Amino acid sequence: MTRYDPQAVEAKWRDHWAETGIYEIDVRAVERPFFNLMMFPYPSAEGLHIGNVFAFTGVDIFGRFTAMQGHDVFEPFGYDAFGIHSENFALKQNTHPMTLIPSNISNFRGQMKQLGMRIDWGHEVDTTDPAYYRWTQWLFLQLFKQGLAEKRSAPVNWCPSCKTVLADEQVIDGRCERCSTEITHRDLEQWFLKITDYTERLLENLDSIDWSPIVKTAQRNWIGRSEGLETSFAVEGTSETLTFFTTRPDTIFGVTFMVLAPEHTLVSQITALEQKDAVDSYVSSAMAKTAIDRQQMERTGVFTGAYATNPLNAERIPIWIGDYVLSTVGTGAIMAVPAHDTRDFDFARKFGLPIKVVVAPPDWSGDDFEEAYTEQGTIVNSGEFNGMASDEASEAIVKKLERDGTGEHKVTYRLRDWLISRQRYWGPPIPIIHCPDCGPVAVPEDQLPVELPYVEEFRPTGTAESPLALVESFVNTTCPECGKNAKRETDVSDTFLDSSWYFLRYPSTSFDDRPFDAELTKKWLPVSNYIGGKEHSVLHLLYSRFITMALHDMGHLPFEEPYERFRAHGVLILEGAKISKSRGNVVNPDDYVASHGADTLRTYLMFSGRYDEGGDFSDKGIEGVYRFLHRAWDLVDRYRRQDGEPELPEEAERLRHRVIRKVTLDVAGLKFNTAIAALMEFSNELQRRPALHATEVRTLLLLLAPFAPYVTEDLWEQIGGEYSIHQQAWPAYDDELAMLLEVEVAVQINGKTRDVINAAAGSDEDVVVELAKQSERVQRYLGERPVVKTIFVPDRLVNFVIKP
RNA sequence: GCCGGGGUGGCGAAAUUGGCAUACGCAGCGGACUUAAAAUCCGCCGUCCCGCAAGGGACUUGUGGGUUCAAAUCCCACCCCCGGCACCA
Repeated sequence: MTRYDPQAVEAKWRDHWAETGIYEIDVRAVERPFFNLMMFPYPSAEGLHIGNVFAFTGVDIFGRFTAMQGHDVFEPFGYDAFGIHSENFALKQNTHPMTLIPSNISNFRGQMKQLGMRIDWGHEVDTTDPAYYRWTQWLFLQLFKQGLAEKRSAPVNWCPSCKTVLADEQVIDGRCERCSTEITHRDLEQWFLKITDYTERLLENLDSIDWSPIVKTAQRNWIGRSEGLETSFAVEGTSETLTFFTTRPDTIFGVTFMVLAPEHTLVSQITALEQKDAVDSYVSSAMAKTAIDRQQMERTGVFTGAYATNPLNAERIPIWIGDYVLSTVGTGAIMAVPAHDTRDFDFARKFGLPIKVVVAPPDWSGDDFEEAYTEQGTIVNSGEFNGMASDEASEAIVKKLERDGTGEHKVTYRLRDWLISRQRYWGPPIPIIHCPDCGPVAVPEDQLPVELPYVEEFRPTGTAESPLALVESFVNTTCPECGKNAKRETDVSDTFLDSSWYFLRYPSTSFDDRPFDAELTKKWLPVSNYIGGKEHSVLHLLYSRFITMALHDMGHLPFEEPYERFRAHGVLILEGAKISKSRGNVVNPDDYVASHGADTLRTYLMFSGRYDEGGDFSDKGIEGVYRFLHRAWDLVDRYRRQDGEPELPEEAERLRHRVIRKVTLDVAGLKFNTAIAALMEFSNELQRRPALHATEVRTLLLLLAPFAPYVTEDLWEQIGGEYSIHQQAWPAYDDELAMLLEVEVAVQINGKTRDVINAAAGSDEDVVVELAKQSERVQRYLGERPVVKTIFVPDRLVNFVIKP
């Protein structure tokens, strides 16, 4: 009798797999390419955490399953190692990122190998490698040349702690995503990528791509399409007009004032002399507030002394300033309809402005409102539009203004351009040279990469300039166009630019003269299967779609959506809290690999809950899975020592087909927990047998192989299987054989189960009813009472309905 | 506030999408093996009631109502948890 020793088994096969290269594929030669992608991680100093292992294991199981089904599965791995996260950690540790990152990477690589991932290590990607970021810079230049990258002054999110600007997506509830410091605003020159040129396509394609609905919904929300009217009111006594957008054109007769954002460009021009001081001081205090302060629901504002005219009813409309109107939304100005908008209602109440009802609620008595009525209704107090329904009136009002040439139907979006410049050290330098005569000029492509110099003092300066600005040898250069002295751009680009194209690089890592080879790209992309966390719904997943579309339009890619299929996995939490280094609640997977083995950890993580839901991690049940693998070992051990081989009875063969079907369908649908449960049941059943048939043992090992790759490889060898189990065909099943011959049928009286009888599968109603009526228990309940109705569900139940 | 996802034994969770609720596993209890323990194996294990027992009965999927022969599943109202969006005009 031998004993299962995970450490010995795993060490043995880890080496053997590496020697025989069974997970490496010839990206050129193979015939049934399947690109199985996992989200590359940021290689932190602490190593992989349990959440990473959970995520990657699911991808790996799916990859192994797909490979056994005959596909040439390419499963690469890489490191998203640039960015604020790495840099902040390096600062904290007082280590230079250039020394920290390589050791983190080798740690991650070692862990992934331990975990038994079928990674093709011949195609690693490291975003901090000049051989990689050279092409990130190339990508930036292509966008620049298309007019999709531009530097402009804009109010930006500023994190006073990280001392850098942040993209909108990196601001969570007015705080920095990384350090939770309250965000302030600054007006700075920044590089933007014009993702808004692609808004409509990013939104439209969502209808046709095979992605988890939850991610599609998040992207739709983020893009935030809204339809309405854009029009303008003339400012009295000037030649200026105030343009605004509204989704409720039907309420335009209810406008009783207008409100401008404090940053609105016309504020100083229209403010009346006597209000100037009040306006100035309001504006400067509003600008000084943090984002969170400005989100206070307390209504503040000040009258400008100016008036506009509502052209529809010639009413005189006072113009106010208030910080509840955001400069970045719409035009930064609104028509205020206090009767039908809660924000305007509060403002009007506070400053004693009139409230005029123009949309009557269904049972309106004509009284003043106690709160804003924001639903649709019947139009009143609106001249020729009275009596119409809201939607009808909206349409009519837009049409009228369009006829007059003073307004138009418009679609606006919440999505704004992607701010990619960072005033930090740890990123790829933006490859631009600023020439006093020629303006911003692209670094010629043959001079890429613009290498990130080693800088001892890489701490952020806080001056709105990157630490690179202090490195004279880096900054000073000559203009590639006119040869005059010029200065390099010193900002680096956002990490999300690095990750927006890494999947394109994987098949082509051997090329140093192009980012991705056309032929290989055609063969391997778009990505066949991408599995990752939902937390990237609106960041990475939206950016990489945009970059793919842009590259497609420039003729570099034959497709415009990067991922054929995307599935979101759940997030593991720990004792109700998100797992994070800052919380110190990191569970180290290495401990479990050491105590139980990678096979047990993998199988346990997949068994203990739904892959798409994640949940609270606890190791409470890990012993059960450990025992299960031991049982599988002992089962094979017993099989090897048994004398001869029994016949395989039909019932056993049918069971085998049922299990294959169950596991096949479950793994294909990423329902790993129920697949493992089915395998446990199967092995429990086999354990009851006096002797085992080779087919049964082989089936169990093959089905278990994606979950527990090491132990199944070893057992496969023990039973004389051809190396490697991971290169064998996935067992086939036959639907006919997978059917049960005999089924249990519930017999109910008035919907309550009173007995369960056995019947041949597929029996007709009269046969089953006859059997059911023979049951003593059933007869006891039926007695003399007549059956009013009989419900028959084939192979499931009979229900006799009787009068109570 | 809006949009998603969820609430099932002591615990992690299943349930072919309206058809035997609690599969699989953990923990617990009892037993076998052992000098003993570990490991392993076998049995029990939703709650309450009747019964010494075999057994029988009632109830049970966050709460309350409804539809149906039949509801964890569908509908209405409400409570709680998680995620996303949010002064978005």
